[in-house]
Amino acid sequence: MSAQRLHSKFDGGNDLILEVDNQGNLPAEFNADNHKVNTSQRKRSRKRSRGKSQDQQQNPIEVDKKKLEPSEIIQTETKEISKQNGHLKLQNDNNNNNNNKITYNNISKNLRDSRGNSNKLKKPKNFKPKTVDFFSDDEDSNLKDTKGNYIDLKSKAENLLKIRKSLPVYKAKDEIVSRLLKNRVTILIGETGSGKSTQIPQFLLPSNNKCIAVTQPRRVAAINLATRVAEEAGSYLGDKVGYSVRFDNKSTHNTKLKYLTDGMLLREIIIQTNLPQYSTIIIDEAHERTVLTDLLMGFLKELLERRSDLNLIIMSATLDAEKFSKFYNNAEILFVEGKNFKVDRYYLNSSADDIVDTCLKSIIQINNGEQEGDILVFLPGQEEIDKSVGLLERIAPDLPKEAPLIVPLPLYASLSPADQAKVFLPLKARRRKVILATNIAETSVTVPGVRYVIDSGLRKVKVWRHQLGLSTLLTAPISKAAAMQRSGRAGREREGKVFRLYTEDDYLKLPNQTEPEISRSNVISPVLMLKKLGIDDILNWSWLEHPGEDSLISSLTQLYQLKALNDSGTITKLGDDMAILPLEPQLSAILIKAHEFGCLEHVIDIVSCLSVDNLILNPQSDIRDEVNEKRRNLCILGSKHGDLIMLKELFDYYLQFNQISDSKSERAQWCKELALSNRGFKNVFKVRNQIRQYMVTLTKDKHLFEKIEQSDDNDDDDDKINYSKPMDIPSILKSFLSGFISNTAIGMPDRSYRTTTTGQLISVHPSSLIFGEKKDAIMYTDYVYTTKGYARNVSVIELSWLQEMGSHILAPGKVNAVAE
DNA sequence: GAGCACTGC
Repeated sequence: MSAQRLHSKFDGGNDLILEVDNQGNLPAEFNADNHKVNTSQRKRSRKRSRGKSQDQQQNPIEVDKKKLEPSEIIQTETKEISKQNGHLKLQNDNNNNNNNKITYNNISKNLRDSRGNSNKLKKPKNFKPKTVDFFSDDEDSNLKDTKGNYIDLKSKAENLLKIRKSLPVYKAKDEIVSRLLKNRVTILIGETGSGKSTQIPQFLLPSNNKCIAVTQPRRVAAINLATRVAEEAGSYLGDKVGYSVRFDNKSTHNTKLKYLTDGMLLREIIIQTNLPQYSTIIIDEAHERTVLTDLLMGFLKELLERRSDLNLIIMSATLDAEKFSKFYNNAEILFVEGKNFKVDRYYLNSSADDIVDTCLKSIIQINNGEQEGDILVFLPGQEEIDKSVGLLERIAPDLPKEAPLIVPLPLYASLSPADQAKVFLPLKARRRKVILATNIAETSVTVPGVRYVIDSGLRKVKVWRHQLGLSTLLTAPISKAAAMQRSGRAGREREGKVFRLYTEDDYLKLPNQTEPEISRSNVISPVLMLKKLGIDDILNWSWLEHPGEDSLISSLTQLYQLKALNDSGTITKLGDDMAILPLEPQLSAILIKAHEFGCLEHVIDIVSCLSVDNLILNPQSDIRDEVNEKRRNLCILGSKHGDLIMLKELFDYYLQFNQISDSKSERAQWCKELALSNRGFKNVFKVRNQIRQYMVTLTKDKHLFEKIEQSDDNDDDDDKINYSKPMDIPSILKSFLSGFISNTAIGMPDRSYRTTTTGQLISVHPSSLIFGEKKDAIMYTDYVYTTKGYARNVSVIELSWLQEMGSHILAPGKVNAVAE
């Protein structure tokens, strides 16, 4: 039998449900039974069958629906689906043979507390909930806005007050406020649903004479919170309550409560170090420990010493309060209960050796045995999700009709917005959504209707190796806190269940908290910012989490090589300018050099493309060659000079569509054919406009560009191609060398490449336009290690440019020595 | 001869 068994590695495990062919597909005949197979599937199926014996060509499985009796499938255990006489059969397995099934231990009886069984924080003494009438406190002119619709806003706010009063945090309003006012720094632990992010800032409004800032790690969160709180407070959005995120500012000097991203507050620190406009700063979601939140906490610790009138509140959802408290000289910790429903937890009896297989079984088991309610599945990445979705789509029509029909939906960031939105659409009766998501569903996207969570216990994590100057993407176990967060997604609307695809022992071995991002990231940007703010002793700065000496020294070295720091480690004029630009230091350095070389307008376009994620998409493998060929044919210059120039050509083509009216659908079609993101290009325009404005400021040259487009959100961009000069490709690429001088490699006689810095072997990634061509030297923007070291986004350079641009780094003669 | 989680200015 040539067909292999369904197993994510397709290596023939023992615990199998369905058989698949060598490609990992279920046989076409499986779907043909439901008239759902399409011609291409049939063709592929025939193609694969060639060369096999008559016996082998027989359908390895046929679904015999008569065998799928309800009595067999409603049990909670997944049935072993075995092959007998070429038929698929679900076996009812009520005995204790655990070899081929998943068994969960319900430990919820012992661990019903949704806060977890360890590290449980005690509530402070004297913590007695109280109810306070909101308007008795706040009934003053604060509620009036400039536009005069006082009554409408007020009645809306009054209606919302009923809901607000049901929030746990509201019941303790007086107690909380008095403590927050008494302390300079307070750590406030509030579970999801406590209402801390919306209510606490409002409680503090009457007692603050200046503005209150509330930071969020994500833009959508800042916007949504501000919108909600503006309604509750009876304010127009952007008046008393507003927000500020990149490309979107709805706040004025009158704003008393401002929600902003933590990146935005860091920008404000660069402009005005002491943040004089704020009297209270609230850092929300501190437990996420993003690089920017961590940096903020360090800055604010120092700022508190200079600003005696400043109050700071650190809000966190999990119980890592001790760390924050110690950092701020044993600041008081307050605890506010959440409003989550109970979530029963189930674990595997033995570890899963194949996560996709175990996951599919669990989905089928829940679908067969549990009441209505959608299923949210956490998987590490796109690969596992796409595989699972594909298999579920094929299996779903043939599952027992007594259970709801499974509707699998993928959810990850690189999906188009339209595809992402599908998870929110309601389904017909007798259907069950199965959302297969990455970490995006842990915090960024909340899907309603979820009652069951399946947690693979895995995530993808990007790790920066400063010794090698490259980053790798690894699949790694999550932390207990993350497991808790994931399971909480099942209890947002009513009681739910979480099925953890690992054992309880495995769970207990997990780290309590997720490792802070800063300890595994390239800290070149943070270090430049510290230097910009005049902090000389980087190693002994008030790091909430010290990134490590090696990592800091590596960053200082990179900045020195970019000429942002001089020999004594002091920031240069160039470094000063680089810190102001909203870009990675390398890209900032490139822009400044491009201005010097007179090719700024073109380089800005390329840099804008580089700073937008998911602009150039990875085509599906079956059309990959076709798409590459199209790109190559379209981008004549890119084929010769490499991928940076390709970006510029693509951008210019995209720009042309904007000059033709009614070309939107054409443009979308063009993007589709070349596997480019239409939405991504719109973001490129926003970034491009912003960078142009920054460059005008930095160069103090108002006429730097003939026309700077005002950023607006409508789709009718009327950008024109009106560059002052034609492209000078050597100048453009030399500008890029000023930022990526360390990312260069020399072509060897045997067609391989070796890096100029360490002499390591490096391969051009096959997605590059210059893949397979022999060149003297290359420059790349990314270096990723997967199956081997790959240079991605590769450009062709000349050896002489290396000497010209890199003489301060590359030792004289070194380049030639490597080349020989 | 190929896989990339999530954010931010």
